[in-house]
Amino acid sequence: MAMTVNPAEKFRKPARVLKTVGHPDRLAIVEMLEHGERSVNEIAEALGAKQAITSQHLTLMRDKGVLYARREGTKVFYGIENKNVIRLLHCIYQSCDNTQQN
Amino acid sequence: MAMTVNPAEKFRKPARVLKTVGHPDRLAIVEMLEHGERSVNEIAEALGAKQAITSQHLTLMRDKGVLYARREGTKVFYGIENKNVIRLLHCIYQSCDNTQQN
DNA sequence: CTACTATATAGTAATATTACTATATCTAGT
DNA sequence: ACTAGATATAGTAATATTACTATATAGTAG
Repeated sequence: MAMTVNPAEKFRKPARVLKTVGHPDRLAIVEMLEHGERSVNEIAEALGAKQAITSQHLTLMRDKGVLYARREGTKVFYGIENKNVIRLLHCIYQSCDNTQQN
Repeated sequence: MAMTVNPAEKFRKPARVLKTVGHPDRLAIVEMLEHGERSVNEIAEALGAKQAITSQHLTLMRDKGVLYARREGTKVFYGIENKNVIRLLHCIYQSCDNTQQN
């Protein structure tokens, strides 16, 4: 197997995941889904955001492998596909609690 | 003290940190500095990147509170200010190792 | 002051992200 | 087929990010 990997290659995927959740709404969504699935409308309402934007965020995170989607009748429920982002979430909270910069 | 906090407010700072390190070069820099300071030139060389871009990344991360800078003569050494991003780094590595999506 | 090394910044073009409106698609029920 | 509810997508304008070149600034040595 070809092990000739560009050094930068190593950081591409991790960076993409970080960037994906590096948005206030998307971070809020991840936290919201930490303990279970929610429908698009539920998420949008909890977020206080418009349906279209919410759907865009969800689609993006699904494309990046952070979330999964499951259709149930007319509703679509989203959940966390990459469970490790939850650990990430807690890391970043500590990371921020311990600092005073904004 | 005013505890009337916009729900979205909670996610602004964490999201900003994630976004800040959500770039391959910047992630590489964080890893590089995990075990000690480096000068701008050292970092640029190790990265295989141009000096100007490297400096821009470093300045950005310093502004966001991720790194600190320390001048020593003509050189400037950068180090990790927010030690928690190291934990973040390891979280995200596991996060990626355990998934197959790109 | 001059020259040199190291770093930072200005200016800029290409591209990406964001937030929005309007509209399309999908599903279930009548 | 028609309607309504739920979700997705197209199109778009404003803004942000990225990567680049050229130049400026800071520090040191002579």
